[in-house]
Amino acid sequence: MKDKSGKSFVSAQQVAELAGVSRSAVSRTFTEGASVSKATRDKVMAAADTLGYHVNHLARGLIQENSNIVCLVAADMASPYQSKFIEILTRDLQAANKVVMIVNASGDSGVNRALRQTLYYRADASVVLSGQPDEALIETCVRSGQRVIVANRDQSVSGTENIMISNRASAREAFHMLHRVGCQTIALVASDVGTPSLLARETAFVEEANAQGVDVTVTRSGASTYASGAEVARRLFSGQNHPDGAFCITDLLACGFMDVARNEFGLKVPEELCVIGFDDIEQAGWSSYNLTTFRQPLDEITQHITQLINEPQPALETVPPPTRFVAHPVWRGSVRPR
Amino acid sequence: MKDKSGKSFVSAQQVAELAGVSRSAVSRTFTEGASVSKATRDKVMAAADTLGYHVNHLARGLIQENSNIVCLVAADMASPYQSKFIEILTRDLQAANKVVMIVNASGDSGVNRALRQTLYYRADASVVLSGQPDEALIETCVRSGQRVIVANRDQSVSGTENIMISNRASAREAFHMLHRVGCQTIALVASDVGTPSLLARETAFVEEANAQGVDVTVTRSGASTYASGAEVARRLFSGQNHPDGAFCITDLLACGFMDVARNEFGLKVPEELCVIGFDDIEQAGWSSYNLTTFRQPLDEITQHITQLINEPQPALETVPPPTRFVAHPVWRGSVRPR
DNA sequence: GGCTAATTTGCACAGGTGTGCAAAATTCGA
DNA sequence: TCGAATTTTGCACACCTGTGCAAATTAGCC
Repeated sequence: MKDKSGKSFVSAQQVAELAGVSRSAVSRTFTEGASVSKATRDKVMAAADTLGYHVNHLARGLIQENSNIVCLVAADMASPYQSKFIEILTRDLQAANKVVMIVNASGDSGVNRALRQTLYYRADASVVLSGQPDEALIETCVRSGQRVIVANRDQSVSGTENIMISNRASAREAFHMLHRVGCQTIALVASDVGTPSLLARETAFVEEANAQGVDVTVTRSGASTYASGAEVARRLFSGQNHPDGAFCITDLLACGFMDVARNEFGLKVPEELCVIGFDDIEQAGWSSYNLTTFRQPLDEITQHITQLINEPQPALETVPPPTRFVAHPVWRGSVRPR
Repeated sequence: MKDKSGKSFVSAQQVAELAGVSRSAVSRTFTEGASVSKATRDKVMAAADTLGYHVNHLARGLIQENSNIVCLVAADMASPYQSKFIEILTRDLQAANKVVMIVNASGDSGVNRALRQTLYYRADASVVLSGQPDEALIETCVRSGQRVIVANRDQSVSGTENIMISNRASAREAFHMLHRVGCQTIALVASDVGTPSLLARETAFVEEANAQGVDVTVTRSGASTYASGAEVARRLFSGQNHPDGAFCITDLLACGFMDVARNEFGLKVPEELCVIGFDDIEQAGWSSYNLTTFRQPLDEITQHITQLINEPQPALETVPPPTRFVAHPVWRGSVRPR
């Protein structure tokens, strides 16, 4: 434990000297598939243990073509949906021997600088979980030779690989679920962040309703948060024609919406009001909400991303078709049975 | 845009050639405080823009003593409390020009290997948010010259810097809050993950109760989750003496506990049952819960951590006293007024 | 043992950067 | 215009690793 010498880390050279071999031997010992005799490997390992040596991945990443770093760009990291996504994805990537750098894209000014870090550290790939970053920013990454994988954006940028969810189809299904059980006045609770995937849910729901000759009032009040859903409910139930069915484009909105409808306006769910959400966050399963919603197959998605990263990047020029996943409905108690 | 040449990044050498200067000039242009004339700086910047050049932080980290990488070790990343913590901390660190590597410490087998990555990439510091990793593992990091900052562990490992919360004092206060409003049968809802900080809340509450001559039944059923709190409630209210006051060592437990008490046993909160939680997660403020709880001053804590990382590391031998933060009560509606 | 084939080892270079040092260029003052 | 003082520049080295290549060692076989 020669910790005294400043605070510097121990290098392969020092291990080589202690073990009485060349530095190459040390390097080969820690390189998979390299040719080392058992005798020297043992000597090296012993010396490395004594000194507490670890391969410096910064230097290794300098040589090899892949750094094993994956950059994760996410906004709203504290929301139940995003945090679950991050949790599973980091676990999968770790299992695949990748290291995850995280970029919090929430701060308005910081996104730009933060996303550039991606490039600075020569990450193998960047996974964008947020709908927020500008197209221009993503293009910067692509142009600099970065591999970019975009989840849930419903809008391809040239040179990226895309993963999408059946926002439109599921939203149409949501309408029919409400329509079928006899809801007369149907509301759509949306948000005014212009994320393409949220917009897709919104427009598809309205289009399908109109196609069936049903009118839908669209209300929004800020971001996709609990408070925003609550505010929308207050506005709707204070007004003239109260809805008896609502599709909230996000579970968080649905929770706020339901709480106000029940606790402030005394409505019974699902008898007087049916509510459908989207995402299937943990709280949707809590017995206070018991929310019928659409589950995003997060496990499949994260595994697909991990697999994508493990494969070599496809040719840059071609725009590969997005991989699509289906969000299936999860029936709980916030929609009355037929 | 000479993207064609394979997918390799552009180096300072290429910029130098295009700008007609030496590579040193390029390096100095991107190094703060280095001596470059305006004329060459402009030439370099122009060339860099044309080629899309970025300093390679891997190589820079190889030279300089600090890599600007901070490693974040967290378990249970999807829980409201942890995800909030991570969200704020990453934002603060980003603002301080650090890059965050995240290690998901939840997978049983992966922790060890994942935590070692910390060393491999020569992170400036590791921040441990989870109570889970072995003391031995943390010691490995310290011994390898890693700087380790531990939050919420209530148990110092030599060579680490510690941040603690007033678990004991707040738990004692929780008892008095229940006792003062006349709760007769008081329950403690705990978990059986042996995190030191959770244990501190538990024991301090029981000790204070006993000191006041009050008996407390301690119940636990797995981890600190919603489901676990629900299960405890089912067990308690199916049994003989029903509690009329409960301290849940975590808000998540409290949510599950309240939901079952109200929705399955028809109890009224706070008239028939007072509940106190801990952490002040977002859901505690939702109107279905309206939970009286203790707020951890996350902003102060993360700012303190960031500041710590910006300062030079204190001498290794001394064990600096932990920094303590106070979790103050947040009065909401789950405890009846006096 | 002797010869060939196979394995292991060390050397030297590459990867992209920061920086001390001395040479070159510029500025300043008279 | 000339010399001194200051700034800028380029060279070369350092950081720590992986790897091709040739030399050296070992194994295999008769």
